[in-house]
Amino acid sequence: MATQNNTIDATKTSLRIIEELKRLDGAGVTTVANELGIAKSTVHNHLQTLTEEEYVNCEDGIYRVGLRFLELGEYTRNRMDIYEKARPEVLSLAEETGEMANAAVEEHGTGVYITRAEGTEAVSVDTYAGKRVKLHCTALGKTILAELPEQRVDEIIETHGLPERTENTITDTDELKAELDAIRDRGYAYDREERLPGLRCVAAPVVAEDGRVVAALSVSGPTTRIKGDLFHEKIPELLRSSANVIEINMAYS
Amino acid sequence: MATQNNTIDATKTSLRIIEELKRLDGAGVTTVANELGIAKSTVHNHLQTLTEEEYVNCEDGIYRVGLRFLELGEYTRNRMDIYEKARPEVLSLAEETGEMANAAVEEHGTGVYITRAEGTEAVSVDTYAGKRVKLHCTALGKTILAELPEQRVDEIIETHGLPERTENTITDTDELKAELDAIRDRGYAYDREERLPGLRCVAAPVVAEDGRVVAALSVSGPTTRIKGDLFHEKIPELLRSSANVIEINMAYS
DNA sequence: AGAGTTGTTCACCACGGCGGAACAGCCGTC
DNA sequence: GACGGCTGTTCCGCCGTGGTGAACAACTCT
Repeated sequence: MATQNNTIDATKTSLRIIEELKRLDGAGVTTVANELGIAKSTVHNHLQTLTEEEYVNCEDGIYRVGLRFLELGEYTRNRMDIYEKARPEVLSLAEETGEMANAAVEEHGTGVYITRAEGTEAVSVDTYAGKRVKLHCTALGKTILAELPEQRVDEIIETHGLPERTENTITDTDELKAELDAIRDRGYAYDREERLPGLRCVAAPVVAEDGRVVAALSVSGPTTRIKGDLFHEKIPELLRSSANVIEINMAYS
Repeated sequence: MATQNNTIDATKTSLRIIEELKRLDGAGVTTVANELGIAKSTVHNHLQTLTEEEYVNCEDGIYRVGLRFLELGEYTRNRMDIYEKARPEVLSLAEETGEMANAAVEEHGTGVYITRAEGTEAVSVDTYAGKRVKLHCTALGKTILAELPEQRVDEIIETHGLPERTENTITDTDELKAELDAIRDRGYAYDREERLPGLRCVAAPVVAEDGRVVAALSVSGPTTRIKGDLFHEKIPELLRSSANVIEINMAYS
C-alpha cells in the first residue's frame, strides 16, 4: 500500500472501507477486514471514526454507508450550473422520445451521470445519478472524448484502458480514434450495444463558448425499438436541439 | 485534536477538509489551511490524496468536492426502500397542494431530507435532498421525535441542544416535551416559523409495523398562504393519508 | 524586476495508525 | 447450561507515517 508520494494512507483505507461497504451493501467488521485483507482492529477503528463523524451508520453490528454522502453529492451537483440547465432538457427528451434520457459530465477521465429521466416506455437500466461509467463504451462518453484534446484522450486511454464490456465494445485505440473522428464530423455518437447487450444509445455533446465540452446528453433504449429513422434522424436531431438550448442558456447567464 | 478513543485522526482531518471545501464552495490550499488552522503541507497532502482517489477535483488551483459523493449518496438512497415508497407520495402531495413537499429520515439524531418535490406555487427554500436539519425546529423533525422513545429524545437533546433559529423556535426541553405529547395525540406536527421566518410547515410520521418511525412527510409554504382550513384540516389529512399509503406499502413487500 | 501571493517539496520527529493477541458478548448445538 | 464458534471490542508495543515549518518554485500583480 506504500506509495512514493506524500499521500495519506489512513485516508485511503478509510475510503476503501467505505467503497467496500457500498459493494457489500453493508457488512460487519470482520467481513470487511477479510475482504480487504487488513486487520480487524484497523477496520474497527476506521469504522468507529466514520460512524462518529456520521458518514457511516451502524445498526445491529452491520455498518452501512450513510446519507452524509448524499448531502455532499447533492450539494455539489446543485452548485453545477450545467445541472440546472440540463435537467429540463433531459426531462423533455424523455417525454418526447418515451425512452430514458441522461446527462453526464466527465470527471477524472470517467463519465458521471448527473441526471436522468424515464419516458413512459423507458426500460430501467443500471444507471443512476452519480453512476460512473467508462467513456469508451458509451455514446455519452464517446461524444465527450470526441470533443477533448487528443492529448487528453491519450491520457485517459492510458490510465483507464479500453476494457471489453460486450462483443461490440471498441477495444482498439486506432479504431476508437477513427470512431471519434466520425463522431466529431457527425455531431453525435452511437452506442450499438457496446456497454450492455440489447441497449442502444445516441448522444450529443454540450460545448461551451470556449470550445470545452461541459456535458453530454443521451437517449437510450432497447435495440428492438431504437432503430431506423428514429435512430438515425429523429433522436439525433432532438439531442442536437436540446444541446443547443443548453449551450445558449449557459452563454447568457 | 487528540481524542481518548482509538479514532483515526487522519481520516477526521480529511473529512474536515472536505466539509470546509463544501462550506467555501471550493478553495485553495492556503485558504483551507488558514480556515482550519492546520499546516499548508498537511492540507496539501490530504487534498492530493483525495484528488487521486477522485473524491475531490482540482481546477486552476481551486479544489472542489467531486461527484464521487453523489455516487455513494444516490446509491445508498436508492437502496432505502422507504425512498422508493415515499417518492410517489411526495410527488402527489406537491401536486395536490401546489406547495413544497418533503420526506425526511432521522440519522445520528438529525433530520435528513431524502426527497422533495415542488408544486406549481412552491416557494424555493434552502432544502435539498441530503440536507441535514436539527430535529427540534422543524415539523418533520418534531413528528419524528414524537415517535422516538423518550430516552432517545433525551440523548438527542443532550448532544444537539435546542439552538434558536427564529424567535418561535422551541428552546426549552419541557416545552418541547409538551409539544411532542401534543403531536403524538394529534398525529401530525406544525412548524410555525420555527426554523425560517415566514415559512410554515405541517408534517406526519411514517411508522413501521413494529412501531419504529422510519420517516416523516411534510408540506411547507409561506405563512401567508398556509393558513385556516388548509393549515388545520386539509394538509394534515393529505399527509396522514399519504403516510398511510406508505405504511401499507412497506408492510406488504 | 520586485514584493506579494500562491502551491509544492523536503526532511525531521513524535505520535498515532497498524496489527496480533487477548478479551468480551452473543448465538446456537449437542 | 457449559461448550464451541462466531461476532465486535480492547489492549499494547513497535514501526511507519502523518503532521509540521521552513525552504523552494511558480505565478500574479504593481
